[in-house]
Amino acid sequence: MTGDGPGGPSSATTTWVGLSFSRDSLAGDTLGAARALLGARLVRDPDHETGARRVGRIVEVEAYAGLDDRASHARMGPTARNQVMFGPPGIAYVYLVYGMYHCLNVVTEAPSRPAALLVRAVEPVEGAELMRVAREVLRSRRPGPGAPVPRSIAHARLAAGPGLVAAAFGIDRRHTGLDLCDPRSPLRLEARPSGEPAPDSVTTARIGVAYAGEPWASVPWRFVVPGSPSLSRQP
DNA sequence: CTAATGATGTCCT
DNA sequence: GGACATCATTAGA
Repeated sequence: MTGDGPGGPSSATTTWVGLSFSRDSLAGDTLGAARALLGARLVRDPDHETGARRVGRIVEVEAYAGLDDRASHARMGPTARNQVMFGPPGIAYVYLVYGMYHCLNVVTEAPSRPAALLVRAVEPVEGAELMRVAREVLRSRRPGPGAPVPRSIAHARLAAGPGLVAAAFGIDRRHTGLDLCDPRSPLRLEARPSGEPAPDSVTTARIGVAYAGEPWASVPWRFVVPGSPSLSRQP
């Protein structure tokens, strides 16, 4: 609670401008929203009073848009799992994949069309030590026959993949439904700092969706910041 | 370096 | 029961 200056925070109007991420940039076309999301920040507040804030710069996303997208979880219509994809933009959709990893999505477009952006990689900006701790915990759950020296994870690789983003930021399905555009959410998006130029973007086919068949397996709906050391794979 | 494979829980058929 | 928007490790060139 305490820790504020001697003046005390009782005076109202605390103008803490948290550079909230505009919901409007997510409300329209998902491919446009993908470019807008590159360079934005993913922010996780400390769980307790102690502990660091975790911040990452988004450098890789994938679009899943429409009922006809055979790679999208929404392809079967609304279900208990994908429900929020059929809701308003800016909401978090987190699912469990392969039984052990979570994936964070940002819902896009109007509720009339199910769509979302999968956050596939971020560059650590703040709180890298906490990310590292979270990663090591996950790693220690794996059976290691003779893991002699668990080499430490390179800084840029702490959240270089969708499952790793969730692990590094402590994200799981309980975060589904959270408003990522609300500056008061403990997990949220923030706009790219003013003065930082918008990053370039390059598109490729999405990863891990061969099962969807053509054209869905090949549409260039993966967006990456070229040259980032934190990409899940090079373009 | 690339390729193959197991771990693991939930969702949907 | 099959498949899965993944990752770390092992085996092989």
